Amino acid sequence: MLSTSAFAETAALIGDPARASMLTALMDGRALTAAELARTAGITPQTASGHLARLTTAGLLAMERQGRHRYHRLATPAVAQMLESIMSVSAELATPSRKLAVVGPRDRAMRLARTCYDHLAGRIAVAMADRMVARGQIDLRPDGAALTEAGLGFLRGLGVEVEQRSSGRVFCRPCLDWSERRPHIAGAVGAALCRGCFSHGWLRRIDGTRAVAVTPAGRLALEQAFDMRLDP
Amino acid sequence: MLSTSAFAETAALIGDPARASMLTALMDGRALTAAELARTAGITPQTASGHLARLTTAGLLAMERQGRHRYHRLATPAVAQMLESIMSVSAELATPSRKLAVVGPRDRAMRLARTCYDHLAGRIAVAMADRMVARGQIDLRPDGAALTEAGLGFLRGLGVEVEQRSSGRVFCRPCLDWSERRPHIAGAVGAALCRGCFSHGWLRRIDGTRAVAVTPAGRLALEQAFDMRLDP
DNA sequence: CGCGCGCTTCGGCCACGGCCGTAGCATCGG
DNA sequence: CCGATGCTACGGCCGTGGCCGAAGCGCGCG
Repeated sequence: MLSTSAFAETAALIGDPARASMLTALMDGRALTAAELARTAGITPQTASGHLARLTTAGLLAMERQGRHRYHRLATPAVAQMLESIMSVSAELATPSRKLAVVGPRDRAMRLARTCYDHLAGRIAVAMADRMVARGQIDLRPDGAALTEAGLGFLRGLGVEVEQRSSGRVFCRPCLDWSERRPHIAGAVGAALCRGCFSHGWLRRIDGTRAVAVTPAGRLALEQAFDMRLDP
Repeated sequence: MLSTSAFAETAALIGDPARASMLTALMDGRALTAAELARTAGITPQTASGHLARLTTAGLLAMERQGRHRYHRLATPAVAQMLESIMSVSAELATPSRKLAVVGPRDRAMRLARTCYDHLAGRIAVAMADRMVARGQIDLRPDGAALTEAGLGFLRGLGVEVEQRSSGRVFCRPCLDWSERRPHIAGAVGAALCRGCFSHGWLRRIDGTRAVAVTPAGRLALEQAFDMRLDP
């Protein structure tokens, strides 16, 4: 068989708890230092260093040196998508009882809004997608998605400029939300919408997690633009 | 963090070489017995039994008892898609030198034509997809796919009945071919096309692998239907 | 220029988990 | 009803790999 071993090695690399939490921390698309990653994984820097070296030589991570810091990030969007698919399956499999047991305040924020590599996820992202579907601004099916002309205009009106389709990357695709179990918007369109929300000050990141908070101004703007209510 | 541990556990489950080769063997969608899986993984039945039990309780596999045999299969298409995404990334990462080194006769057959869970993959599947795209029978982009009316008619002409969109499963989606690095047709449409090729006797499975062989009749029929040449 | 900080390398400890041999439990055939 | 077959449960062996402490670079800053 061709490359069964490479397949197992990749999965084993992800399967270690410490490495898994570092990869999870990088899912928001930012680049973090070894020390930051060590802290989130609950291990010492020297142990983290070894893990990061293995992940980098395996090609899952990329590293850029900047002064005496070394920033680690996911190597490609394909890696992020792979991690997302594993998360999706494992979330599906987790026993419901246990899932309810660990819902804390931080989890509440995560469920409401978070980043998923470079786009938005959580209740708010699914709600946005729903409204755009209802208005015929996007065609979002589990097996594919497409932005309509109306959708392009709507985003322009929000001050969100979507890069041209010609660029190499995937333009618009659905991404299964693991907390809502319904699709939200990913791809270049999802990334542009996410960037727009941050640059307008509608959303801001919460400390060192993937969760994001809705600012007061953001709440007004988003409720008006998407014609919806955000209560919690 | 919500369920980081479940995430790592799932990946670790896939990361063991023996379990990885068993999961790979099940990627063609068939259900196999513990003994067959043990043989392909190169371990004893009692060891395989333990692995299968863990995979089943984790929800990655499903088991059906039939007399004194127990058939194991992938639990859901989502699991297959997750495995496929890991394969795709790990194939990308494998060093090119090594990849060329292990190309044998069996690999040649695998590269030409194989099953990918429930649809076709390999050079032949990519060629089929290319022809259908060129004729406007399918719209196949990396981020989504759709069958046109012309495509539906073409498949009907081949005696391939595609189940209605209303059914719960994904209708038509692209799947990145790991040997060709280009998309082929997956989803309900891909599965129907694959079933049709088998039921017409155009393709048949090769021993215990995912590879499939083109029968003489199949070669004639496929070359005519898709207006292409199959030389090897 | 030399201290300090971030990161890596090395060596040794320890435990988790895969593997098999043996033995026990179901199901089918004679 | 007894033997054969497919599978599973238990116990012990052993190797792989994660972890940390201590020590060694490399870069920036004072």
